[in-house]
Order: sequence, then structure tokens, then C-alpha cells
Amino acid sequence: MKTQKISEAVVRRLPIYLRFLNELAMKNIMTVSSQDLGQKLDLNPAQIRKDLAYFGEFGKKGIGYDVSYLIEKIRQILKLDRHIQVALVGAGNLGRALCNYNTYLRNDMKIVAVFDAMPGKAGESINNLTVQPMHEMKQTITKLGVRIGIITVPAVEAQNVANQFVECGIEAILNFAPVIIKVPADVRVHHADFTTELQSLAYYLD
Amino acid sequence: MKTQKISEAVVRRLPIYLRFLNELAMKNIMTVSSQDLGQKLDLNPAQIRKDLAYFGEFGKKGIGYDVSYLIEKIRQILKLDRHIQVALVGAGNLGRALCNYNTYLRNDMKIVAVFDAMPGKAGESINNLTVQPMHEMKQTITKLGVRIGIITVPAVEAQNVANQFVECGIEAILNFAPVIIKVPADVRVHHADFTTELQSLAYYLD
DNA sequence: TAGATTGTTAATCGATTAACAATC
DNA sequence: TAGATTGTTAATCGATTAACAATC
Repeated sequence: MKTQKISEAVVRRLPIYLRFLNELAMKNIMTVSSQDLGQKLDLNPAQIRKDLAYFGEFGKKGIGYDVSYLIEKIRQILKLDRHIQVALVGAGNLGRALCNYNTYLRNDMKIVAVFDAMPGKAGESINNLTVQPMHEMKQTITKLGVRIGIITVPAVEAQNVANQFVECGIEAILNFAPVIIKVPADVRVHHADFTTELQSLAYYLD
Repeated sequence: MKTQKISEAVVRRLPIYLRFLNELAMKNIMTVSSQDLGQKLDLNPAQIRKDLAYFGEFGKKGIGYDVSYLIEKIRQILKLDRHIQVALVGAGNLGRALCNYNTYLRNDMKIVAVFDAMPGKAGESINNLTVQPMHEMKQTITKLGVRIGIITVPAVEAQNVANQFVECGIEAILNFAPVIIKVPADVRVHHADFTTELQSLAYYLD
């Protein structure tokens, strides 16, 4: 009901629910229980019910959840019912790879601009987009209404890019560079660093 | 002291400590306090001390932590003091991008084999590695002593690849495909899915 | 109706933080 | 010695899970 603060853990699970619900919808499955969901997603059914209950009563007692209704609701909660424009800085291998997910993201989110500081990169084309030089960032981001920024530059450049994003009024950042970046409290940052992920996996080897 | 179970949250922070300590070492900074560390990494100093204390007494009261000693210790804890061989399946854009981090991973972890199911891909070369067909996986993984697998194939293929990894005796998997994969309990799986990460960011837009 | 499953409360479990004696 | 900072205990905070009345 949005009065209480929703924990980050809950918000991180919502896209996972959504993804699986979309799979069900494609298979023309109309209804799903928290039991089913929990089994497929390796989560406790009570947790799933509780997560959803933070936002409303989406299920029917004795029946379960209507798949397409729940999809609609989760998309609303995540604000994926609107178009959200994304910009990416760093047209290296990783940046290119992420741009190619554009089709995958359906309509909801879309990378609409790519920037790179290297003079040689500007003008290159990636999947319908043309790489732009950094000095065009402010203007392009304003014009296209970009709200989320992705950082795929080397670690030493990441903070600098983050600063520029903030300057442009970006509201949230997904940072792939292996470094903690600092931004004002009203800008949301998620870290998606492959190297730390891999290193923590090593711990679990025997 | 490894008798109690260490929480996942702790293990995930260790590589972040390590990364920053390496930065300090490069700047020839000899000593660091939990205070400093906390400030730079946006973490509570007490938490950092507690995390480290699970594994031993690495600091000096009144002084702080010796940077290079702590690096050595964390590398031991994470098992990064040995060479760990990694294999990757899915030589698409993302797979290529990750292979290029090889240099970045220093000596500790290394992607030593790349596989792809598409006949056209086999034989291609990525950063010193030659893409191999899937049927060579078992033999190569055994020969090279690969212990960790990375999945960068489309979602529909991911479970299949995971099964093959398990079959080959892989101990841990980093899955980039947007799907939950099922493996035996003794295989560790971490999910690194860019799309769910991005979707959860959208929630925090105003 | 009987069986199933939700939404929600209460219980449990675990993780973070504060506080401080020990000590460099 | 005085100041700083650890390692650790206790307090707090938050998240997960169990249980069950409500009800489809």
C-alpha cells in the first residue's frame, strides 16, 4: 500500500516473478498459486504472498493468482507500464552486449542513446544506435527524456561518468564498473559487477 | 573461524573489501581502519570489523589493518590464492565481453575455455581462446581442471547448459541468462541477470 | 459442501549496529 | 601516557517463515 517502505529484497524479487509469469502467459496458463511460484523460483510461498500483499490483494482465496492480471499489476508497481528511456556510456564489448538486449526488454525499457569518450568510437553504430561523443550527452538525455543510466566504462572513469549522469538529471544508475560510485542520496545506484560476483563464487568451492 | 556458517551477505562483501584494498596497495597506503573502509564503501565500520572477525584477528587495536596482510588473508578466504579455472558457454556478445575481463582478473581466476552450440561459432577466436563445440566440453573441462562455469546463452538453453556443467563435475555456476536454473544442492549457483537488475531500478523512479 | 489457497498475524530467524573493554 | 581502533557482546532492527482464519 506504499505507505510503509518496501524493502529492497522485495523489489528485487518482483522482476523475477514477472519474468516467470510472462513464461506462464506464453504457455496460456491462466492461474498460478504461490505454491507453484515458490517451487519454480526456489522461494517460500509465504514470502511470495507477503511480497505481493504489500501492494494490494491480487489473488483469490482458494484459487490463486490470475496470471495476466498479476503481470499487469507487477508491471505497474515496477513502473514498467510506461516507456522508460535508458542511456549507456561505454561502447566497449560489454556495452555492445547490453545494447543487444534491447529487443529482449520488450517495450518497457529501452536503451535509446550510447556515448563513449574515445574519439574513435563516436559515429560507430550499435544495433540501430549511433555512438555519440560525451559532449552531446546533456542535450540528448534532455531531448529523449532519459531517466536511467548504465555505466560500462573502465573503473577509473566510472565516477566521472556518474557525475555527468547526475549533472544531466539521471534518476538511477546501473554500474557495471568494478568500483563503488558516489552520488547524491536521491539518485539510486545498483551495482552489477561481474568480477566480485565471480570472486564470491570461489568461496564456495571445497 | 569457519565452524559457524558464514552468511552469504558477508561473503559478497569480501570481494569488495579486496578490491578497495588493492587500490590502496597500489597507492602505497600501508594501513587502513574500518572507519576509512566504511566511508569509502558505504558500509558500517562495525559490520566490516565483524565480517573480518569471522575469519580471524587481522587488525591491530589502535592501529587498524595492514593493507597487504589483509589482502593476503581475504584472498585465502576466498580461495583466490590458488588458480581457479573457469569455462564459459555462449560465445555471443556478452560471452565475448566477459572473456575480455580475463586480464582484469589478475592471476586468480581465468576463463580458460569457451564453448558454443552453434556450429558456425566453433573455431572462432576470442582473446587467445578458440571457441569449441559443445561435445568437447567434458574432455576439456576435465583436462584443464575447470571448477566454475559461466552461462551466457539464451534463456531457453540455460538449464540445458547447466545440466551439462553438472555432468562435467563443475562446482559452481554464474548464470547470466534470465531464468532460474536448477542444479543439485552441492553445486552453487549465482544469478547475474542484467534485465531483472534494470527492472528493479525502475521501481525507484519517482 | 470439501478442498484449496489467499492475506495476515505472530513467531522465528538472521543480520546490522551500537557500545565498550582491551590494547596498540 | 593519551588517542585511536580493534574484537566482541548485547541491543536493535528487519526479513523470512509458520500458522490459520477467511473465503473462493
